[in-house]
Parts: sequence; C-alpha cells; structure tokens
Amino acid sequence: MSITHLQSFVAVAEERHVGRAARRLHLTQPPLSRHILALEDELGTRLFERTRQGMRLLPAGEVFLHHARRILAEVDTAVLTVRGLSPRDAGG
Amino acid sequence: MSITHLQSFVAVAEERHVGRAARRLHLTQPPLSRHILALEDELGTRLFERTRQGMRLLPAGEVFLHHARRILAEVDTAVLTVRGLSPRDAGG
DNA sequence: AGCGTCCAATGCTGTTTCGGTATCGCGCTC
DNA sequence: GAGCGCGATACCGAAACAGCATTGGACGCT
Repeated sequence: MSITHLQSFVAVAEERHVGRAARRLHLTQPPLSRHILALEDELGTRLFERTRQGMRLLPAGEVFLHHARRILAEVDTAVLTVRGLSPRDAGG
Repeated sequence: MSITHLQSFVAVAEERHVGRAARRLHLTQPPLSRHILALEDELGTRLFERTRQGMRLLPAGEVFLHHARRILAEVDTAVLTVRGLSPRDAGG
C-alpha cells in the first residue's frame, strides 16, 4: 500500500475508466490496472465491479474511497504545513 | 513520499536514534537514514537535529510528527475497515 | 595531542519493483 | 464471425531499494 496506489484508486473511482484515469495521472493503463489489483489483493476485497463500460465502485470501494481521499488530503496538508514553516522553499 | 517513509520518520522520532529505529523496523541503518534525508529533501526542511546522542526533533519535525501519526492511523483504519467489510479475509 | 568510540551519511552492488509495449481474453455489436 | 472497447497479463529494460562496507565528525579518555 502506497500513496501512489491511493491516488490511482481515487482517479479510477472518479473516472470510472482505467484508461482515462491513466491519462489523467500521466501513466499508461497496465500499471494503473496493476495498482488497483494490488490494492484489492492487499485489502482482500474487490473494490470495483468490472463492467463493459469500465469500472464501477462496489460498496467496499465506496467506503475505501472516503478513507483514501481523507488520507491524501492529510498528506497534502502535512506537506504544505511543514513547507510553510520552512524558510528554505516556502515561496516556490 | 511514501507510507514507508512516514513509518520510518515516526520510528526515528520516537527512538531518537536511527540504529534503534532500524532494528525496530527490521531494517538496517543506511536505508533508514536515507528515508529521513529523502523526506527532509522533499519537504525542504530539516526535521531532525543531528546530535552526538542521535536525532532530536526540530520544531518542523514535531509538527510533521503529528501529521505523520494521523496519516498512519488513517491508513490503518482504512485497511481494517475495508477488510472488516469483506467476507473474504476478515477473520484470518 | 593522539586514539578509540559512537553516531549518521555515503559509495557501491545485487536484487526487487515498476512502468511501458505488445498482446490476450471477454463481451458486445453489426 | 469480424470488429471494437474494455481491463488483465507477459515480458523486458530502467529505476528504486536494501544491505555491506566504509567514511566523516564529535566527543572522552589517557
């Protein structure tokens, strides 16, 4: 489980399509597909239903989506906060 | 920035000693030292003061420690929650 | 002052992980 | 049954990673 995997998951959940999510993340479809499979494997649950149109969140996926978003937001906050404290690179 | 790096950071912050933290994480000292350096580089701030006794948190490090703990707790919660929903591996 | 000690940091190397290309398998459409 | 769109898989080269050995710096001892 890595932050990258969470970002991949959120993107696929929002796009409901691995290919589109991949483009959005500047990645290709296969590694992104593997991210989702790895997550599902680690969680022991299927997060998406594979349909003909693409990927649809399953109930477990919806629950996980909330957590994933919160985690990513926390990470973002953490980075921005600490960078804000720093005299070194705060202004960019 | 990865979850592993956050775990490394918290361990070093708590042990105040890279070698001890490494043992606790079943790792060796050099990679753990590099985790901290990578974090500091990414955040643009020094998180620890290197003393003769080991590592002491700087103010930015203390702030980041709170965030890191929260993130790791969130990750833990996310995994446990979704695993709890699953019929596949919940009890194992 | 010179030497040993304890700490984190670095050079190097073998291995693992990872992303990209090409391809597959499946279900649907015409 | 040929074509299309989707995710999944096989394979390979590149990047990341952990571990070993070593360095460099600060202090204590004699």
